[in-house]
Amino acid sequence: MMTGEGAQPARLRNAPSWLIAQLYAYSHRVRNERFAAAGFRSYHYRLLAALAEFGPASQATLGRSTGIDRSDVVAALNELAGKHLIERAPDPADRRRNIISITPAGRRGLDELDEVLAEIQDELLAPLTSEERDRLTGMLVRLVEHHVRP
Amino acid sequence: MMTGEGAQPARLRNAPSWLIAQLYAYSHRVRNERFAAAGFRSYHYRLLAALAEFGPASQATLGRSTGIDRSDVVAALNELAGKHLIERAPDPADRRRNIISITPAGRRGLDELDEVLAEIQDELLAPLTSEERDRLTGMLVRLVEHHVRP
DNA sequence: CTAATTTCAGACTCACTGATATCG
DNA sequence: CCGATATCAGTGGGTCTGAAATTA
Repeated sequence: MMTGEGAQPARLRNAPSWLIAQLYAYSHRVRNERFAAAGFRSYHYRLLAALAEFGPASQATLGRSTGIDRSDVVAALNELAGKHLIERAPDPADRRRNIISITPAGRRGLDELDEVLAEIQDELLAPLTSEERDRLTGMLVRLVEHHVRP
Repeated sequence: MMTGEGAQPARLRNAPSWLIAQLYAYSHRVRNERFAAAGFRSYHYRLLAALAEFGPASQATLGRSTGIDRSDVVAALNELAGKHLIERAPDPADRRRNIISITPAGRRGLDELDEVLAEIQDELLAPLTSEERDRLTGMLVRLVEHHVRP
């Protein structure tokens, strides 16, 4: 990620893709800072959220559902297991698999990160009125639906 | 950059910071693809644009004004010089410095990349009406001014 | 002597690939 | 034999740090 602190070319300063890049850099940095202050990385959030939403799963399934590479799933789950936020248990029906479950402590950690994220949304949209926030979110949803999952 | 093809947690799917991250990933990927098809990387655009906008400059100045690391300025300028899009000349007044200038061929390359970027903006905002585009851009500008250069 | 510039070499993080062992 | 899983080791792009050489 490049921060782009320098003056940008005038030709770009009002281009939506550049504005979006600036806002992404800002929110990405803030999120990583707040997560790190709570002792987490974004991989941890994505894994805990997938476990809370879809229930216990194998590591391969977690990798697919979160888009995290299989090698990185191993490392992130090792870290979460070290803090007892998830549990690994061998699948009795298929001994290749580990069944990963979120623990009560893991749910508390996830709740904490959800609050962090909610704060970040509020801060991000602070300059806008409530009505504007809805309009902005609506337009962003339409763009994402058009381009990312068409 | 993570592609995030997997299903994201439901708690995030309407969060503006997540929508912005999705749109950033899309526009970043498209821009890199189109730039690569034209034989460029984004560093090249930023350097050429800074030279066109602010005139000849030293490499250190270019690094500061574009936010590109000093080591990477060297490599990117080497590539541009190899295509005769910029010229290095020693500064007679300060022999530590190289004075970098954009060549006519460099301006043509920059114009080509500006057209690529204009197409990307149009495609990005295609689902919105002209009025909506203005409203969206206006809100994004306000958010950037609030958070990025307050 | 101190400071700035250019350049190179290497570190570090993140995402990914390959290989191995296990198991269905 | 084939396919899926978990794990480890290593690669490559992008960014940054350190240091050398030059010159003000």
